[in-house]
Amino acid sequence: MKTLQPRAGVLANHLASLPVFSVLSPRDRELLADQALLRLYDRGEALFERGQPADRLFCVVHGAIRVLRRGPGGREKVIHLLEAPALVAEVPVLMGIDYPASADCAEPCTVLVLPRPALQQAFHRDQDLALKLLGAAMTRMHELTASLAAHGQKSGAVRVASYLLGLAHTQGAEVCLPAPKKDVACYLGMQPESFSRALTSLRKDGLIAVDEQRVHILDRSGLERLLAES
Amino acid sequence: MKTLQPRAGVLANHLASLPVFSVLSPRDRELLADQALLRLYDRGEALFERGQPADRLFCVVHGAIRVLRRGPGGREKVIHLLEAPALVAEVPVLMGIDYPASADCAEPCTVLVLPRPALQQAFHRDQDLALKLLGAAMTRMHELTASLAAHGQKSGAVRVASYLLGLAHTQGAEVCLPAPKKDVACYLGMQPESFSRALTSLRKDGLIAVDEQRVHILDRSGLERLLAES
DNA sequence: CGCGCCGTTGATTCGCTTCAAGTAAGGTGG
DNA sequence: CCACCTTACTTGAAGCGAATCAACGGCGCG
Repeated sequence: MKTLQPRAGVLANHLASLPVFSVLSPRDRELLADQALLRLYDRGEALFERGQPADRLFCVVHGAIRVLRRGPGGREKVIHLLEAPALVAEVPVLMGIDYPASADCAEPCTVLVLPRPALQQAFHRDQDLALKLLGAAMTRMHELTASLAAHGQKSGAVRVASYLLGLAHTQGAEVCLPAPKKDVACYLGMQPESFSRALTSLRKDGLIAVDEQRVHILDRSGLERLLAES
Repeated sequence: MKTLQPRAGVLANHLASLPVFSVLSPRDRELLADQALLRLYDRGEALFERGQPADRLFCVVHGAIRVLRRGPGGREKVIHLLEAPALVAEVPVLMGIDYPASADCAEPCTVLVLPRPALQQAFHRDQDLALKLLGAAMTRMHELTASLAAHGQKSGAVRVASYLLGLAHTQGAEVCLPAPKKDVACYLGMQPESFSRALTSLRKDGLIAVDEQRVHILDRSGLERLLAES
């Protein structure tokens, strides 16, 4: 992990690239950016651990983050898989509680770190910011319920299809997985081997084509038909 | 479903029984109660359906509620299992969005229904109420992440043990399931048969005793050992 | 009484995990 | 630059756990 000290304005520009902070005036953004740190993380490095006081908000400018819980026996369950640009841990920071889960980097990451006091000052300057963050938190909550509901569907291939369609909704027919396949697998609640087999199965049915981390959706309605058959 | 018209004061008393509304002054509670409805629901009746505008907050005074999503093919996934006293749908009502899931009664229920405008007036009279509701929403979110993480643990019996310990944390060693077993099973992400077998297995190991809807925790540390072995 | 729902138990099937092996790509040190 | 290691991914084979199908007893209800 390496902390950079870019010249003024660079941080503010990074902030502007996140939808949440676009509500701020350029001047407010600069005030906030003045108290931010810009960090480079290696793959696998931790942003924070579950149980620590949530005194920093992380804004991922580049890379991908795994938010996870560790169970006994080293078992990991990935709760969220986030691709830049994204916010991490806005809920606990907002509420002033401990981080409810751990987070680390699925890839090398560029991250803007905002201390909580700096955020609170920004709230004071612009009331809308808190509401905007709250909205982001609610979106996160929707994803959680959707994810939980998805785990009820049985077939692994179906969950994968559903996930790919979700990505396609944002990215179009040419989807790029936000993290290494093993992490995606864990996020979808299956072993890497099962994920691989699920992709192979979809590929053999002519529904998708796989090229490394890129997945081409060849037959969107075919995937949707899979879901409908539950 | 039947709407009652109790005499003044009864509704306010019901409100007072919910922790969230205990922050209100007695007078504010009465003002809020004046705009509330008291309803009796039969088992299986729906409070609301996913997609409807969230214009009412439900306060469960008696009974138990299933919050669920329906997938294709009539598959149901229970997201939350709530026992009175509890709030239902505070998040979407707060945010002014649609209900993100459906809800119905796992048992006959007594429910206080608060129209959104009435709540907003109450927010205006007492700022703390909104914060208190927000806190409740965050608690809900924690439960969601915990639930999602729990679905990662493999053995069904382990999930059941974990769930029972969670209940015991609130209720003590003599736990009462908040809903019929089939609903608990669905909440834990398994079939009723599997849930039954998991209980039998724990019972045969002398860890619990089961009596209808009541479960006695006989060997708490034994259950915890199960979790630790993951 | 007869019907339907809930819960339990048994037998069977299916899908996933697990174990194992092999390939390929990236990084490190000689 | 190459030998070597590690990690990611894929595929195959075997074992196990959970879903499914089926049957039965108990209970509430019309």
